Amino acid sequence: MPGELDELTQARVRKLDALREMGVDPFPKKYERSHLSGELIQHFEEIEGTTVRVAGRLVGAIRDLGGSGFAHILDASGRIQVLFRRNTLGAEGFSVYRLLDAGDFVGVAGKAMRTRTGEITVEAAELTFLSKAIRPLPEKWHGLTDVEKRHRQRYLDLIASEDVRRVFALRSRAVSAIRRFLDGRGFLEVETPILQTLAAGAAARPFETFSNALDASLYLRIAIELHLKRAVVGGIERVYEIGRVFRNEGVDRQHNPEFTMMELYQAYADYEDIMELVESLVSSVAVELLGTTRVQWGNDEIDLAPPWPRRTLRELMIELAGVDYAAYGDDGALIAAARAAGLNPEDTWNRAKLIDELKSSLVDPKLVQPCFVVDYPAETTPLAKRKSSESLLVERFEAFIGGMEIGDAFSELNDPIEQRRRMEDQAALGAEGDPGAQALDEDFLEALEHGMPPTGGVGIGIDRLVMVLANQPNIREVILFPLLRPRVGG
RNA sequence: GGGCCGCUAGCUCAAUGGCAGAGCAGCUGACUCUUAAUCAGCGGGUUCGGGGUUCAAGUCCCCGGCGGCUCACCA
Repeated sequence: MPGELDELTQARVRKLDALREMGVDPFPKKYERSHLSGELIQHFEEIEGTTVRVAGRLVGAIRDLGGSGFAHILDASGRIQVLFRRNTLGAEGFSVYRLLDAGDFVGVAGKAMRTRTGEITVEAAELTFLSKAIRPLPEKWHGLTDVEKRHRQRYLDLIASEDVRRVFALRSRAVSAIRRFLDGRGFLEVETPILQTLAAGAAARPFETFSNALDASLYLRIAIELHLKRAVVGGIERVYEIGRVFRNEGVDRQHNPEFTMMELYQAYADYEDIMELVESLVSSVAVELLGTTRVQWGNDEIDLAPPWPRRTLRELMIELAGVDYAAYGDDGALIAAARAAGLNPEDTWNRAKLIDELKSSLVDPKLVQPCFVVDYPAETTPLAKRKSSESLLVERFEAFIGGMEIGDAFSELNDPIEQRRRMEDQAALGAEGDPGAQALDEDFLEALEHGMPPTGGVGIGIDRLVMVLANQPNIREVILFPLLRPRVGG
């Protein structure tokens, strides 16, 4: 609230002034601490009775008892109780204590002890004021429950909720573990352009922007794929990137317009090798972070231990959707079958769209345990290699966990002639108005024409993987600052 | 985009169409082992915005905003 300060803020600003009048700098530059609260608690037996220095934000209530008071401070490792006593602190220090509010940062030096109830506590012999919060913190025992506020002001959510702090720590450690896993297998991490003159490599609507210097329209990338394959053409045989991709599409529990993708490409490998890599990656990350491959997902327990079952798309469609798409030669018959299966297909939907719709509404949600869905019709996947020269199927798999697509992978198409033909087919569909058609990337085709080794590749949705590891069914709970509608009026 | 629900004090929530309230937080005072501290007292409101009905609207009606859930769309 710029301008007018509400009553609570005014009260805190008055305390700020009072500190300055006492000659206390309310915003000093640094504080040397000896322990994090977690270290102190973990090694308390050795530390007990010695003087320690801790620092953090005052959270929860300050239990003021007149000549003494208890409070908790929160630091990066957790909470610890501090005790302020007039006798120990002295009159001057105690008058600083009297100006504390929940939310302020303090440094406390004093003896590590246990209270009568056994709680590990630092009894302050010295109190250093470190920073003033002039706005109040979220209410202390309901915590922060307004979902919008939790997302818009995630810092409050982090202060108020240990669970939320744990989720984002888990996410960070998951990304590190993935990097270690891939580095250990000889992969090189690279960075490729996010601003592109053409958004290719997937079927999605891009965000558009503009370069003043180049006087050209640019797009934010919708996939990393085609640049990483250029790197493979250049001889980087094992390459990956972990980065943001942007899709100008719907927002729901499983979709945020910007999300984090890990894509990797491995020369001389096919999609079978990539399956082994993915199940090994995911299960070993789970073991490293959680100590187990078994994770809770809502009411289900998921076991990430390899091997994951390989099921063909066609058999799953027959089993779970009741539709054998291979039995319907023309699109009209398939539309009728989709309608019979309970969908509302439009007449304009082509075969790829129909299969995708059937799969995503009738098959995907049922794939709770890890599963590789393999062998897709070629028309759904323009960048994948055919199973054999005359096959209608391509070597592609999608990895599913918790009913969500976690990864998408192929034996990469490296025949430049066929790749051009398949991209031209897509371009034709695009010209007919199919918004799901992929763009023809002439520059990429030129790279392929210089020769790419046989290569397997995969893209893994990091956000969704973290959702599974953290048992969070909403993608916004694993993104620190998810995209929200802009606030009106500031 | 559709449906349902919600928006009241800093926070969490009340209020048959009839004086807008409680707990916590805040302020004043008491209290040197509390942890939802306790006890006594005090202040705090554009009831999301706009319009309408009514003697009277937080409450009913209309329009709008934002959010949640859900369906649809979308890799």
